[in-house]
Amino acid sequence: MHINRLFETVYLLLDRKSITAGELAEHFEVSVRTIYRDIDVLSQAGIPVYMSKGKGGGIRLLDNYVLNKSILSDSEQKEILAALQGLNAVHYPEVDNVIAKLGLLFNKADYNWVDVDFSHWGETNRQKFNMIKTAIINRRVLAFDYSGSYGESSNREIEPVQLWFKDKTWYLKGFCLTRKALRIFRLTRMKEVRLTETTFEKRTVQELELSTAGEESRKIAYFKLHLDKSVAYRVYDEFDEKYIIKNRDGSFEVTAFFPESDWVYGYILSFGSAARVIEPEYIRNKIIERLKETMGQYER
DNA sequence: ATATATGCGTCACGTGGCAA
DNA sequence: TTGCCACGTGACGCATATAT
Repeated sequence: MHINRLFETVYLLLDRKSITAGELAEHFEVSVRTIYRDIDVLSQAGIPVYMSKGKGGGIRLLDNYVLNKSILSDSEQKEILAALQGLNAVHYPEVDNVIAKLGLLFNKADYNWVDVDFSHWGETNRQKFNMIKTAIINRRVLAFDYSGSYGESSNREIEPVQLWFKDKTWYLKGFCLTRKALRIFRLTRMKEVRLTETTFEKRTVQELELSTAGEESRKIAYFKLHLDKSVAYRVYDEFDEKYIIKNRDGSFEVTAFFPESDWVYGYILSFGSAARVIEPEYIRNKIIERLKETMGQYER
């Protein structure tokens, strides 16, 4: 699987807003079947891609994604970035290339979101960012001083796992060697970052999950969804088995807990018509609002 | 060296939307 | 109603990469 093809697909979708699987197949010189498999991967990655049938149909992103290109600093752009970061999964430095392309695309709307983030930082922070990136890719232990929320400073050594962009801030997920647990660090609070010579083996997901079990201080919200059986393949991958109820007709009722953020709406919408929010009311309303906005694009 | 997994292509059949 | 277009997806086989 060429990861680059996935990113370029997103890029094309942003640029073209609708494109048939056949066209994509031709563009990448792969078969149509392969394109469908790619789209599957993208939608599983949380990118709200959907397809319409019939003449004039094709593959497209949820309209908000395209529209908000022209709106400054909108969460949709962050969602794309976050989704790409998630897909990036550390192994693919080539992603830089595509992020650059996306930056260019948004730049047409006079807003270069990738660069805006960096320009606020200045040279030292840019170096910090690059150093962390290198550490993740090359599996090198990072050492730095970290100031906690109460101003106390501590010396940390961590195995960096993933850079995270959320709520306008960069975070670093890493396995803290002193605390023996997965921790999340704000980049702005990391000082004196340096690469050590020590390398490490990537830890398994289970190991990382276990280390954080039972400690979660962030504000946690929940939602309950009714999911059609057509998305059964995602249900057990993406939700905790404890909170999945299978109905007699093959559909599901799932409850999920997540740290409060806008990300969740895009996520729910990625299920398309296969999902219905049962509760809470405010998420339900927000989804309805978003869908109405989308529909508005087809009326004049 | 052999077994297994992955990525991909081809085929076949199915679905829904739409217009003649 | 019918047929076309385009998506949906499982089955199968091949080539290459990775593990044993």
